[in-house]
Amino acid sequence: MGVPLGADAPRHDISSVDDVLALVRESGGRVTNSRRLLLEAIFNDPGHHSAEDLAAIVQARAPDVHLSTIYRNLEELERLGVVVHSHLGHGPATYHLAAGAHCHFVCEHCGNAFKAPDELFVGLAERAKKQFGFSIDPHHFSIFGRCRNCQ
Amino acid sequence: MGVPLGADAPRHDISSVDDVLALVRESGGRVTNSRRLLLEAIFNDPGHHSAEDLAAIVQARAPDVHLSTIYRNLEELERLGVVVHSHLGHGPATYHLAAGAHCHFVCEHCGNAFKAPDELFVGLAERAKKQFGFSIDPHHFSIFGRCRNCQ
DNA sequence: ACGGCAACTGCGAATTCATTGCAATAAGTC
DNA sequence: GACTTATTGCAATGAATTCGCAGTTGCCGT
Repeated sequence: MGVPLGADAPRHDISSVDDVLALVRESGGRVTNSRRLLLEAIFNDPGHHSAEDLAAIVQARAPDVHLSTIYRNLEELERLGVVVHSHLGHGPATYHLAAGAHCHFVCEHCGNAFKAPDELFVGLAERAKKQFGFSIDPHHFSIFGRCRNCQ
Repeated sequence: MGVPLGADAPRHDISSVDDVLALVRESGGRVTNSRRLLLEAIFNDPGHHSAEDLAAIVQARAPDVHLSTIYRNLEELERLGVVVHSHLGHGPATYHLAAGAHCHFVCEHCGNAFKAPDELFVGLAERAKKQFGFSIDPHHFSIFGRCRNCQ
């Protein structure tokens, strides 16, 4: 349903590495090896990855790619609306495809993150909007609490 | 109303610096100058304060109090259930009295934080509990989004 | 193919927020 | 006043991320 994503919606389909590289080029960027490898890592496993995780995956194939390059590429991909990051508690931020964005419950005791369906937030979103003019971004934040096992 | 606080409920009234110092002593702690000054800072302005802000306030009266002492005292006060901290976005954590705990909306554009009444979250809390066995802690996290002025 | 401009990269150093080890100090108890 | 030990100051450490800069490389025009 019309849940707006955090970034502005991309003007093209983004469902493969090459789609994204085309978008990169269109926006004045260049297709580099580290950029392609990073995208392959993200598309191969569309889960949560910290920048450091992604660096490790990329470095398996191109050991010289520096962590700061990963950060800079992630930053640009985020500008393009291809990936988003979210903060799952105290650890590093995690990155994933904007298309697969979802909300999270994070247990403050064991640190586990659980996917939370967007429907849970529509009531909150409507009331926040109506009462405060505030549009929540349900994907960027995570909800702290205690999971079933850690009560 | 019976909104449970993040930490376990204190066994005594906590409505003044001296109440807290009594509690500190009761739990085996000692009443020190830096601890009293920190508490006075928190009670004097029960809003959001970063550890660094609090350090500055305390240091106005006792310049030798070190930032790490502030952190350690805040940690203990949190153990005692007197203060809580919350993460309002990318900056430092903010501390405030547990008694005045509330939820926050944080604008991802201008960075402003807005108080969000607890009632907004009861529906979400109930469904999270029922469907996932997850008890949200509505005070520790903040909700990102866009405020009225930054849409 | 080739040259050139600017985007990109590697690298290390800097930043920010927070924690920790340790020796010196001081609170509370007797 | 002496003693025990919680607390403190300080500097070092740590984690996550950003930045400056010089060297590299993608891509465009020819």
